[in-house]
Amino acid sequence: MSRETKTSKNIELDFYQRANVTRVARDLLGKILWTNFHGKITAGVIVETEAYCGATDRACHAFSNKRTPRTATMYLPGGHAYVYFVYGMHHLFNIVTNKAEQADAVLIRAIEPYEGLAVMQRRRKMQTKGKELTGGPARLTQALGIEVKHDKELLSGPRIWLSAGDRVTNGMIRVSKRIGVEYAGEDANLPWRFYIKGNKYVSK
DNA sequence: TTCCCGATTTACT
DNA sequence: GTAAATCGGGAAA
Repeated sequence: MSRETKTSKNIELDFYQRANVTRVARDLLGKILWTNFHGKITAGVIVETEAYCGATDRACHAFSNKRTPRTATMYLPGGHAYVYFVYGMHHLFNIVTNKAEQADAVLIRAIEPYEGLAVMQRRRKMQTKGKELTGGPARLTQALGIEVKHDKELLSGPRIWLSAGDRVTNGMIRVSKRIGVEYAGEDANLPWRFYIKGNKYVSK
């Protein structure tokens, strides 16, 4: 695949609007996530994701179709950003999936730096190229400059978008239960976390 | 209006 | 390995 194809071709919204959120979470591995804020371009290859399924998933903010000002974003059509603030200091970036009114989303948990390393290091206030830079949901969000003010943005650019990246085969993928959702009872054990085997940026 | 706690990270002991 | 940091969302009162 050419660099042109990897970097310039936006992923179509119907990719996100498929009904199976775990399928989208798996297919997001290897895609390149880009931001362009104030002319500063940064990007990373997605290497870890988690699926959240609003209707039936106790770990999801929109479990049982709960509607609040915050969760309203998840009811938008697939392809919107869902960004929320947690632990009093962290912004987490998710991609809304499925059709409107189906409150599913994929949490992006880790990226491998692809472009704009110096900008990401400045935002993170560290010089490392290691996993501390972008390995972790709050870390990559900060490195890319994404904040709650970007909640509800459509992921077709010009500020946030995704492109194809390299193909990821099933043999490169591992699956596990999700991180940090012990409050969800049995749903905490669902195998809805996907990551690229052996990648050093994977959060755990 | 009060109160609990979180889809985490970082700094310590 | 453990605990502090830090504050808004949302349920309960």
